[in-house]
Amino acid sequence: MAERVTIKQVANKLGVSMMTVSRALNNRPNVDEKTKKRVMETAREMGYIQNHIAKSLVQKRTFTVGIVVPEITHSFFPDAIKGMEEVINLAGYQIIFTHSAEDSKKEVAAIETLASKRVDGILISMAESVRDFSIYKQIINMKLPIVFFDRCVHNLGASCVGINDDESSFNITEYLVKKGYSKIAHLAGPTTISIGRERLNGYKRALLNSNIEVKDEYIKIAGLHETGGYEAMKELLSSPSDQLPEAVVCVNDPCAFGAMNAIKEAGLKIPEDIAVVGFTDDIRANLVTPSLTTIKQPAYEIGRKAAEKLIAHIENDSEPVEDIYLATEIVERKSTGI
Amino acid sequence: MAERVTIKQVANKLGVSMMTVSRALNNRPNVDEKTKKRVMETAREMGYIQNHIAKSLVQKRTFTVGIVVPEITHSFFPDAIKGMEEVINLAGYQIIFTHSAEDSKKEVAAIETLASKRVDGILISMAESVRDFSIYKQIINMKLPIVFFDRCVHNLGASCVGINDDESSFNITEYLVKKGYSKIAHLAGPTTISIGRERLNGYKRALLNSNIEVKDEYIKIAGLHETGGYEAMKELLSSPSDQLPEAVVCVNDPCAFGAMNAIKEAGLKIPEDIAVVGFTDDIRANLVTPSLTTIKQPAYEIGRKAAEKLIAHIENDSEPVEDIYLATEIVERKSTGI
DNA sequence: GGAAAAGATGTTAGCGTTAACAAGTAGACC
DNA sequence: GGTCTACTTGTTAACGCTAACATCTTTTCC
Repeated sequence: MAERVTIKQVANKLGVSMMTVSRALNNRPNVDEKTKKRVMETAREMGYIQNHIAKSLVQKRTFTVGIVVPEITHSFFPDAIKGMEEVINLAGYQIIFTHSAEDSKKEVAAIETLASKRVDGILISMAESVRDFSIYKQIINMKLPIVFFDRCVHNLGASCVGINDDESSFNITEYLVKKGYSKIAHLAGPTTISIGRERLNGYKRALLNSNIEVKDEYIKIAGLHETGGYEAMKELLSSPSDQLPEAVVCVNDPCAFGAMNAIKEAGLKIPEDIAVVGFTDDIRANLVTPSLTTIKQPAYEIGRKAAEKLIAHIENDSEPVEDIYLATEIVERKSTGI
Repeated sequence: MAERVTIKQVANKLGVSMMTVSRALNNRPNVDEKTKKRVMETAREMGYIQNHIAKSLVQKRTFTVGIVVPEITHSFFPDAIKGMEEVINLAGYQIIFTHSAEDSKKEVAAIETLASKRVDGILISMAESVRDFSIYKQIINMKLPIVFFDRCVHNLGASCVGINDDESSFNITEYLVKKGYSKIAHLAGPTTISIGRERLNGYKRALLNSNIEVKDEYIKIAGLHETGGYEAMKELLSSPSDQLPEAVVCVNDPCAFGAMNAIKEAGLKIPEDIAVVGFTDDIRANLVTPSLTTIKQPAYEIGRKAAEKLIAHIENDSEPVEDIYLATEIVERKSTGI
């Protein structure tokens, strides 16, 4: 990297002190207007660019926040990041982006690097494989604010922004019940992450609420991806034909796409033989055949809200820790036979 | 932010100098193994986390690279970013992520912030609206390496990684010609960015190459989004029926989706009345009806390659500036009537 | 056994900036 | 004219770390 112009050089050229230059460039009060103008001009002419690193060192603020996502290509995350970026940028901060690839080790490494880069706060959606929350506790103990989004950990002293998974899952299951289905299966997510547990719970509550027995044979752990959904559905389809489910609640849309493929491969029709619902409203949900009834998750708004909460925590020590749930809605399409 | 443990504190606790601690923590030679161990342990016990900001200040290296993308939700970019992240992370660097939202002012601001945060290099895919390259020149002049990806600017002294837009566009147009189409229209991108100009050029070359006249009425500027494609296609469809095109080459897949909607709305059939091809191989291309024949752009590989080139530039002053083109392929689907 | 080499540790200074205090300058007012 | 106030500018030190050099200790080898 070539030599960069420093405040000192600008000050020397103008025959003033570094402090005067610093004050002028940062638009502080108590600097003569004429001096300010002269400094600004000279700095521009000389190609001066502020050294944020040095500034961060003395101010102990970097105006940078870290983001940790488990999977960037899953459409929820780009949307959420877009929302975050807008809020964070407007507040005058930058984003250090890290990716855990659903790997808890990589997640820990990412968080440690963010801490060493002295970010002012961190937005995390935890990796599937995380079992140990001690890194979160450690970070929170250092008073480095964390806001979880989408995938939450409670009772750790960090805010979380997401949807009410339990309730949303309850709603879409109930929607199926009201449509007249009673043999309803669930392709569940990993029970290690909150969305897996809570969506399963909502599904169970909805059945019990309508006096439908919850059968273990109807619940298969499928994971969050298409292949998992495909495999789990194939397993369900191997049941004796009088015990086949009439409808399936999938933990998310990719899982539902996999399940739909398995159903079609078995020569069954959606929704005539088996109805399917997803969760996310993936960009593809409207395009698959038949189009998928699902829960619309407001990714962009979750991103915005999480970022707003984080900035609030950063700028105000007494900002209360809280869980924020955004509303979801059922998007009716053809996989449940409109 | 709470007080953080410093090297000085660790040194005092152990009764050694700061240098010894620094050397031990950075795993430098010429430190006694026992001392190293003691330091490591004490540091961990005390909860020491390296201050990368201070380190960056003295070393004049941040081990951070900036990424500037115009649109995070467009599926090409998440894929590209994923590739970049893997390479960058493995090389021991972090990413500062910025988003220009296709706005040249935001792009300039982002680049300036990245420079002031003293990133070691920048990966840019320029915004549509950029007319003025002086910020790029300024950055390159400071010896801060830039690698453009997907959307290139040539002759500026920066490497670029992308596909050969001209050739790919030539290929898919020729593919239509070989299928027997001769009335072939083009919904073009903005001519201000390289992909717009070069894809248009490839389209023209392919027609000329087969002795088909290039008609201005068959070329409409549609932009890069669905709505632009829709509007431009509607305009084309308003031609007298004997002058309607039989096939349309769209600048990208979203544009093609818009065009397909316009065609369907007009009561025409794809591909029987009008064939459509796109460019990108968006995640939706296989799911729309009919599925879209398109050019597969290796987003992930472009991301990896661009990141590799940037790291090479950062770590080796004499790394040659070059344009790198990755191969594309035509994905045949039903919109051209297999 | 002693000189040279190698290894371990320490000291000083500086990276570019700003906080905190100090000092100088001009205008206001009696 | 002198004192007070308000504004402008300057000085010093520090942020946490490491490069470069200096010093001390141990090992090696004739």
